[in-house]
Amino acid sequence: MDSINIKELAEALNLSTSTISRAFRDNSDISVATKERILSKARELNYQPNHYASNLREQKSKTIAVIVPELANNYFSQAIHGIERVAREKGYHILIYVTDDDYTKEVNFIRHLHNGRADGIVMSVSGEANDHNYLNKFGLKRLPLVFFDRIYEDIQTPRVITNDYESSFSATEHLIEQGCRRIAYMVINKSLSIGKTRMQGYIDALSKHHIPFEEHLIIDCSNSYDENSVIVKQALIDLKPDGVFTSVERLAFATYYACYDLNIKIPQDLKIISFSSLEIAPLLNPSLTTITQPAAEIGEEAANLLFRILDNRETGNHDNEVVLNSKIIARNSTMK
Amino acid sequence: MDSINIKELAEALNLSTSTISRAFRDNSDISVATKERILSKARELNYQPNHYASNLREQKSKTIAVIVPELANNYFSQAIHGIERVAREKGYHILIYVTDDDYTKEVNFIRHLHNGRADGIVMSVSGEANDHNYLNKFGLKRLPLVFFDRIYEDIQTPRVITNDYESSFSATEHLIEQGCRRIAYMVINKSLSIGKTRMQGYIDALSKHHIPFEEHLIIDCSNSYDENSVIVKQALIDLKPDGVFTSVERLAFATYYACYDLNIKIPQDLKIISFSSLEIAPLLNPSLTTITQPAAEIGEEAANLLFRILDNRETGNHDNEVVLNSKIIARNSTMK
DNA sequence: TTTAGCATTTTTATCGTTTATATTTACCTC
DNA sequence: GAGGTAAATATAAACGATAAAAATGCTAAA
Repeated sequence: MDSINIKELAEALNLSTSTISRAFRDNSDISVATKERILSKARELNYQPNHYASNLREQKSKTIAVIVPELANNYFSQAIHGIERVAREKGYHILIYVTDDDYTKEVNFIRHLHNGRADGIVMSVSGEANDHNYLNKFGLKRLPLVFFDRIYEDIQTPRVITNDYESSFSATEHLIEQGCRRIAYMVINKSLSIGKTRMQGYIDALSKHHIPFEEHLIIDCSNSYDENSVIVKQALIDLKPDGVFTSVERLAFATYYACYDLNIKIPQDLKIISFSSLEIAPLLNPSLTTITQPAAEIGEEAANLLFRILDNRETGNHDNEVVLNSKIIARNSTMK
Repeated sequence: MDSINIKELAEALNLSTSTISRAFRDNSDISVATKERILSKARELNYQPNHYASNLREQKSKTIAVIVPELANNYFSQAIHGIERVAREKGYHILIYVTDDDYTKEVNFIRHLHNGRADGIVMSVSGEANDHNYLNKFGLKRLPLVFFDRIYEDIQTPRVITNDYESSFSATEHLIEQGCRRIAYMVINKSLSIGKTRMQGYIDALSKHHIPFEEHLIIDCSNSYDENSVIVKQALIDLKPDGVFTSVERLAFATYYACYDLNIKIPQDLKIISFSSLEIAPLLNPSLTTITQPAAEIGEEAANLLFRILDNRETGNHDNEVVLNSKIIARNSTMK
C-alpha cells in the first residue's frame, strides 16, 4: 500500500489541495460534510501529510534534539525518558545525539542542528571543558537551548539542575557522622562545573567538621573503564582512605571492584557514598548509599522549560533556572 | 547570528543557487576555485543547507526511527547506543520512540512514520501480542523495517535476534547441574515470541534431564513493579522452587528483593539465573549469574541490516535473519 | 573566420504543503 | 430578478533546495 500525496487525494475527491489541507488543520473554514468526506477518504487511501513539506512551509519541525554525553547510563536514560514523555504529549518528535564526552561532536551536532531539523535543544554538556563560547555564536534565540544536569556556567540559557552543593555537603557530612576521617573525593573531570560544585560541598563539609582538606585526596579519574580501574586501585592503596565520596555512579562501581580485588571490606574498612540513579542500589554487595537525583523529573522539567520558550518565544529571561532536590538514601555501604 | 538560506548566500557571492548547491555535494561539476569560495563564504555567513528542503526535494530524510518498549533499561539503552554509532557513521539522524509496551502507541508511531519523517525503522516490538498484521498493511518496501530482539514471528522482515532457545536450554541445564530440581520460569508475557522461545528451551532442558515439567512453575508476571513484587513473593512462598530462571533482568531483581524479604538465602535456598545486560552483575549480593546478550552489537547489526536495505533497496530477501550468541556467565547466585 | 567541443554556470521545473487572495456558490432582500 | 453578503472552495505563490536542461564563455581545430 503506497502512500499518496495531497494532490492525488485532491483529485480522488475532486477538490483542491487547499481544501484538503484545511481538513487537516481545524481552524480554517470548511464545511463539516466536506471535512468528513476528506478525512474518511484520507484514511481509506492511507494519506499522511508529508512532514518535510509541512515543515518547510511552516518553518518549524515539531522536533526537539536531545544531546547527552552517554546513553548506556541509568541517569541519562531515565532523563531522556522524562523528556520523551513530555515531548510526546506535545506531539513533538525526539532526535538523539550522543557525544561520548567528545567536545568536537558536541559542537558539530549543535552546528548542524541549525539547519532547521529541530526547534529546540535539550542538552547535558560533554565532559571536555573547552571554549564553549561557540554556543553564543549560534543564535540561541533561533534555536532555544536548555541545559540539564551538566551545564556550562558561562552560557546564559535556561537550565535544570539539582542542589549539588548541598547534596555533596550532606553526603560528606554523612560519611563524617559514620566515623570517616580520611575521605577521598573521586571525580571524572574536576574542572567541569558539576565536578567543581560537588567538590566544593565536600571541601566545606570537611572544613565545618575541622577535618583538614588534603589536595591529594581528590582523585581525578578518566572516562575509560580500564584506566579508572588502575587509578582507583592505586589510590586506595596509596591513600588508605576510610571513606569515599564519588561524584558519579561509575566511580562507585570502580571502587567496589577495587575493594573486592584488594580485599578491603565495605563498610568496615571503607565507606562509600555516591551520586547514583541506580534503581537496584539496594541489591549491591553491600547495598550502596546513594545521593539519588530525580532523573526522570529533571528530564521532564527540562522539556517543560524548552516548551515554555517554544510556545511563548519568551526570549527574555535567559537565566531561568530550575533546581530540583536530590535525596540521600543511607544503605549498608556507609554503615557504622 | 542568523542562519541564511541558499538564495542569500548566492546573492552574496553573485552566483546562482544551483552552483551553491553543487559546492555542497561533491559529484557535480564545479570549478575548484568557485567551490572553495563558496564553502569559505558559507562558513563565514554560517550557512547550513535546510534539511527539510533537501529532504523534500530528494525524497529521503537521512533519518532512521528507533522504536523500543522502554528506555530506562540496560539492554535497550546499550542497543540504542549501538544503533546510534552505526547511524552516525553513515551520517544519519535518529528519532526515538518509546511504546511503554503499549500496542496502540506502536501502531500510531509506525503509521505516522509513513509521512516521510524517516527512511527506515529499527524496532523491538511491544509486549502486547495483538493483531500485528497492520505492519503488512503499511508498505514495508516504502519504509523498511528491521526487528531486533523482540519480534513478531508472523511478520516477514529482516531481524536480529539472539540464540534464545539454546541459551535458555543451557541456562536451565546450568541450574540442574548446580543441583536444582524444582525450577521456576518467570516471564513477562509468555505469549510473546521471545517469552515462548525461552520457555521452550527451559521445557526441553527439563525433559532432557527427566525432570517433569509443571505448568504452575511458569510464573507469568506483569509490567508493573508493584504487581510483580506481589506475584513473585507469592510464587516463592507457594511453590518453594529451588531454582529460578527469569526471562528478563527485571524479574531477577524482583526475585532478589523477594528473597531478602522472605529471608530466602541465595544461592543456598534458591539459585537464580537471568537474561541480563547489567554490567555490574558481579556487584550484586550475591553476584548474579547471567545470560548476557551482546546488546550493543545487536543494535549495530540491526542498523547495518537496515542500511544494507536502504543502500541497495534489496527488497527481495525479507527473511534475512542474523543470530548472535548470548553468553552464560556463572556467578554466585547459582553456586552449589 | 567559423564552429565544434568543453567546462562551467544559470535557468527552470519540481518536491508536497500552506496560506493569502481570488473565485464560485448559495442564499437573502427588496 | 438584480444585487449583496457570507460561506465554501479554488488558484497561485511561496518555503529552500536539487537536477535536468539551457546558456555562456572559452579554446582549438577546420
